[in-house]
Amino acid sequence: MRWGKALSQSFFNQDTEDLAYALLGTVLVHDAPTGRTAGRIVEVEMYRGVLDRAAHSFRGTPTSRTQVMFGPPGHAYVYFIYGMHYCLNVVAAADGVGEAILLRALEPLEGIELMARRRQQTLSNPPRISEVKRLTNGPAKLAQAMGVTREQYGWPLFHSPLSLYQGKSPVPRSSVARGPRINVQYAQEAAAFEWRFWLKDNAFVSRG
DNA sequence: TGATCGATGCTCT
DNA sequence: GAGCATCGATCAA
Repeated sequence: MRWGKALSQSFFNQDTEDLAYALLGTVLVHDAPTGRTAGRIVEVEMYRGVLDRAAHSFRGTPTSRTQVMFGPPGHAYVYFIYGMHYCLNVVAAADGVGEAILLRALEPLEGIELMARRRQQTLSNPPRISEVKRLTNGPAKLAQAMGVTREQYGWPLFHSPLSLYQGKSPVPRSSVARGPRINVQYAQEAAAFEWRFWLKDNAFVSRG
């Protein structure tokens, strides 16, 4: 199955908030040895640099963990959290600027059985919507379902096997909702920034 | 349906 | 040594 044109490197070279909107509705595809999985992005959060206390790049200088976040846009920033989970970000902003967009939820499109296997879930036949949404309605869930781990750290998302496609039709801003990011209460003033974006009334978001 | 809590180990101070 | 861009189980209602 095809999900529109592959996004080119130049697609990622735009303002981080514009990129956050633009990523909604695009399709993440991973061609792994075990098979293809694909999902439409329905929820994201953006993390900016020195003005954003919630960002891993807040200190302004790269570390071994965050170096790819300070690199050129369009690459995968994968980090390990809470001792057991991976999360996948799309690096944003120009080379040298540490910004990124966290993928928080997908609508599974292809490889749903493989996603369920990776998530150690069983599906009814046919699968129920509640079973499908719980495969990818959270940042660590979607990383696990898509087979994303530390191995994909730094991967350019404009090349297979892990890449982004345009999707069927662009998402108008009128169908996007925004609000504060999840689980960044520690971030003082940045906790209130409305930097989470999701598709209104979409069943696959982590929180409506 | 929502609140609470434990698991688990890396990252940075 | 402290804290974390989470998840799933459990319990209350």
